[in-house]
Amino acid sequence: MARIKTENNLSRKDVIVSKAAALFREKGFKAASMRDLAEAVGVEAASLYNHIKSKTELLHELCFSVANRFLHKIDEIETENSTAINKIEKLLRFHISEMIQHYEEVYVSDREWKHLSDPYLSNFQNQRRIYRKRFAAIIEIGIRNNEIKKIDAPTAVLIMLHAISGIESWHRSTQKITAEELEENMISILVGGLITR
Amino acid sequence: MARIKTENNLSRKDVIVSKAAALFREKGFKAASMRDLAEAVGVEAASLYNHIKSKTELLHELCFSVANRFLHKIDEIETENSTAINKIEKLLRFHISEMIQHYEEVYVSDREWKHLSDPYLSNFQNQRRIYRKRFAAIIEIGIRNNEIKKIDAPTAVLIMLHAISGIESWHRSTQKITAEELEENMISILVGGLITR
DNA sequence: GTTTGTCGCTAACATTCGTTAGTATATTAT
DNA sequence: ATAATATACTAACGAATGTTAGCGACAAAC
Repeated sequence: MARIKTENNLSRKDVIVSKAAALFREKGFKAASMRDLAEAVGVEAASLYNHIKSKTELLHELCFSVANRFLHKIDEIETENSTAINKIEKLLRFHISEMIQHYEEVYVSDREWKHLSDPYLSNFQNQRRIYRKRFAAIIEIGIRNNEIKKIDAPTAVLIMLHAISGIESWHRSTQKITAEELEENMISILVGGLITR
Repeated sequence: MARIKTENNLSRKDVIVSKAAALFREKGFKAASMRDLAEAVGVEAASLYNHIKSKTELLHELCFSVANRFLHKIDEIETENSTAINKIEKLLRFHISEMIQHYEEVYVSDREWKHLSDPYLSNFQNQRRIYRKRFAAIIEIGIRNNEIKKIDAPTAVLIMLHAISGIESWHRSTQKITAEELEENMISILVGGLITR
């Protein structure tokens, strides 16, 4: 009888959620089966249900724990007293480091939320929409202050967020630059553009 | 008996492939069933197999037709006699307009290629890797010519390509700016950055 | 008008899926 | 040591999946 090994003070459920993140990232939520997950955990499929309610619950937990981290961060940044560019840079750096450190969860939250079911689905979509509006609002302040050039703020948000999700490719690549170099390069390009001046 | 309606000179298979693109985009490849597809086409599931070999074949066709369009374009651009920035801008504009006009296919090719099976899978991954290297090579020329600032070229490629895939959100949004405005905004931000000068 | 091939139908198949029931074993508390 | 709880197991379920076989209806070619 192969018990689930727990380290530190992680619960067995935590272990399952974490393995699920890796599996959902690799295969996609729909393609990853509970039997796959069980094998990764080292247990029979049915045994998982002593710790979780359903496959979808795993997705809930992943999506909302990620979403909450970003919401808290933007809360914090909004109240700061600094320039818009400064705030944006901070937000971007947070996104980048989250994507580097919690790759699997962030990636799954970003790409697999479609498979949530109501009421979680609408909830998640709402949070996402609101987050982007708040991000855009910061950009619009920057435009009014003449820190940022006159662009469509929602488009800028969309570019930034998706650009960062490209860190996926960095993770999978064999010849990686360091995480620090990656972060500096991304900020440099996203904030300053490609062109030499 | 409900025959598949064809317009212009599209084959019935073309109709199926096109509906499949829309469905795979909406639900994801794995979550979209052949019965779903049949309903969208207006026919019973089994009837689809008079026109196609398998569900996976649909994904092949979508992924490789998109990939080929991009490969042809970069062939064309590489031979041109112009600045690196100019070439990059042209490539980006092509990506943007492809994403706007052939949204469903491009999106599916971008997100669902994981579900290809060998030998198609390795083939696709190879093409993708080579394409990105060629894109990066153009950027590196720009850096050597001092048109482009000293950045990590593969990182720049990753940012550009993923940023463009964000057009997905534009498509789904209710209050859209025009396609032209979107294109100009994206080029302005990606090439020139956010900051006012 | 008859023939031929295209196309859609119903029925069914083998698998795989998420999940539950019931039972046995390991750990923890008394 | 005993009782109680947590956790894993085997077996099986109903539903959904991609796909095939076989038959009938239509369209096109003669």
